[in-house]
Amino acid sequence: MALGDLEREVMTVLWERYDPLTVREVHQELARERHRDLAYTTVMTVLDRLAKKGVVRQLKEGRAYRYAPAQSREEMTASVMMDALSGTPDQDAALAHFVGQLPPEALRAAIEAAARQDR
Amino acid sequence: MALGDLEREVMTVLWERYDPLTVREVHQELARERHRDLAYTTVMTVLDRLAKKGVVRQLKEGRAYRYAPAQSREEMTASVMMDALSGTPDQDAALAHFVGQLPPEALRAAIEAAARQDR
DNA sequence: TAGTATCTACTACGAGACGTCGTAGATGGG
DNA sequence: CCCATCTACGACGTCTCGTAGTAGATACTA
Repeated sequence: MALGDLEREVMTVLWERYDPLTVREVHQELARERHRDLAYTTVMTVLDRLAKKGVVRQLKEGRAYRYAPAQSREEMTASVMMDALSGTPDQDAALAHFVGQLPPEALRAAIEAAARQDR
Repeated sequence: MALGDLEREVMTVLWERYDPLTVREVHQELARERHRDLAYTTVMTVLDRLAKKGVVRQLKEGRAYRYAPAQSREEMTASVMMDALSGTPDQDAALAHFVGQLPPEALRAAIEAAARQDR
């Protein structure tokens, strides 16, 4: 369920603006802030495909929809990492490799943050 | 640079057999051990594409090639996880999410293994 | 040496994903 | 009743991937 370039860009808009957006709003944001001059329907198609993939949710608002990410960007990133890890037989070794590449500081901070979360 | 299903299966063969293999050997392994009855040239095409992606290396041996993974399975998995992490703006939060989902035991073991590695 | 087997290189084709957009039909506001 | 706005659906080109065939080089063998 990988995302394409445009799909990722649309997700970025949704994540950054945080509030659920209409197609029109996404369309304008892409044009104004990102110099992506797309047809209105192009944005709609992308949003629609993202919804079919379960990556965004459609919130009905009168005649129209608002679109909201199904997960936060951090959650989605963590999921992708998890999937990669799960797909390998020797997960311990893979995790060790990963951890070894990480700046130790970052790792410590993450562990602490995760612990705080649990409480 | 994501791998398709067949590509992944071929990589699995290369990783499991460890030694660099010829097209013929991969072809036979797929047939015998995995019930994948493919044409010889299909296997060759896949190996060739993997080489073009830089995922395997071609070692010339007389008239033919032997194919070897460019990275261990664990390294590749770690790379994919790293790429996912790098692609997000708030990496600390993403890492915290990831770490939080992990069995604490697995994490401790990985940290230890990574530390051992460094020496 | 001529024929057969074996390799690689190149081409091809269908399916599915994705970027891109148009048309049609419903619906709400003036 | 008409215009603006939405969604639904279809379409088309490109790229990737699974799958495989043919051609040309090379090596082995009778």
